[in-house]
Amino acid sequence: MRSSSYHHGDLRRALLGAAAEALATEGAAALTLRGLAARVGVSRSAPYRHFETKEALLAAVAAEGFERLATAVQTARQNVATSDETFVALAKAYVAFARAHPSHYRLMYGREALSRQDHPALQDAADGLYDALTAAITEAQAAGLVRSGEVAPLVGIAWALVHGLAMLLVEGQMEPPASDDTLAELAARTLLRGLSPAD
Amino acid sequence: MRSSSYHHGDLRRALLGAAAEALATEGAAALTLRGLAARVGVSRSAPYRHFETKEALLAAVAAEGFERLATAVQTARQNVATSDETFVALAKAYVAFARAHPSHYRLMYGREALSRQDHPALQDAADGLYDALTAAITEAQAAGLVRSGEVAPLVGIAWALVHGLAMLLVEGQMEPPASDDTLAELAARTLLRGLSPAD
DNA sequence: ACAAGAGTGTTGACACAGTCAACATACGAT
DNA sequence: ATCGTATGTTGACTGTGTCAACACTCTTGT
Repeated sequence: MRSSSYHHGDLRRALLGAAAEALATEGAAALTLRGLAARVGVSRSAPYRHFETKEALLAAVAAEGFERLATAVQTARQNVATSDETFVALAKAYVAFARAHPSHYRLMYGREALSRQDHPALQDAADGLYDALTAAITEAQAAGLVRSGEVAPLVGIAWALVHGLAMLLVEGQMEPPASDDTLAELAARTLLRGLSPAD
Repeated sequence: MRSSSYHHGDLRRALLGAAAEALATEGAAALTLRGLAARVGVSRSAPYRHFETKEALLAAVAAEGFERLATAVQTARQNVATSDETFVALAKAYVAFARAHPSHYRLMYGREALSRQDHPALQDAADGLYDALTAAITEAQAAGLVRSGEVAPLVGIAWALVHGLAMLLVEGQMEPPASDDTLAELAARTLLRGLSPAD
């Protein structure tokens, strides 16, 4: 075995990619560090040059997920004309992401071990998403669609609804409706109505 | 009770109890079958006489959790006079349960491996909870608090909101408010308003 | 150009966990 | 009292995360 294969070009990225793929195809339970290494064509303890521990690898994968979800949400937010549809589009995008990447979404929210304190990068990525949601609510307030007042609790409720929906669908706890985002849309409209200014 | 130390009186129950306790004190990650066995004073493979596998044990623990949560919800539902407060009380009870038993709640909803298909008992217990929620919505419809129509989607939304709230709080993704159930109450009222009949 | 030295990858080894098989012991019905 | 069955025990195997010691390669200061 000659020189060129000793050093893998970008093992870190390769590992993250393999992890994401394994997550998508086989689920988190089947994701093993040794398996990833083999898949990438590297020995079992090579990953330790790039990640402190398995948890750290998973945290990095989760962080990537948060970034992508934040992007999806931002995109949805900007591609809508009327401001009340923003809400609906956002909810749809959120739920759609979760349903498209169930194991990934589960990983992002489901691991107690992935406490954000231990993984600052994860924390940052999650904050990015939160900020996007906050911006959407603030905007809705400005448009007079949502009652004014402290945003944090309102964001909390909106996030909870959409996250809960995503979770229940992802975990298979709830029958998915025929059309994928029917429920997300209904949820968004219900929420909007519940949050509308009193008159 | 039993004088001979060879046979443990009711190992099955003892294991379930130890598991619940370990879950509460050390979290799911630290829960090991061998550890449980030791804790109960029994050899490492004794649990296999009562549970097919570790997953089966966890499923049983989760099922117990669903039963207790369903009971808590039912109790909350019946202890309230006016019908519109039922909703609020229910949400509070739900979220309170999750916050009181974080690891347990996580186990109930967070494990993909615990697919209900594989564990009929789990499925039944979860259905019990779902039925309780459905009953609450139906009742609210009868009282004219919630618009009439198919219940399933409405239940879905209500469940999603309350579950999402519980999850975010449990996972530490969201700052808990000063008063514990402030958010739950706000969520319930918002939802109620969003679901109220058009006029 | 060249010799450190840092960076990256490899093999060997260990502890621990889930699980099965073979064996031991108690309980309950005949 | 006996025999079968339920329950518990020990031994062994596999797979996994992780560390330590060693090997290769790329970069960099002189």
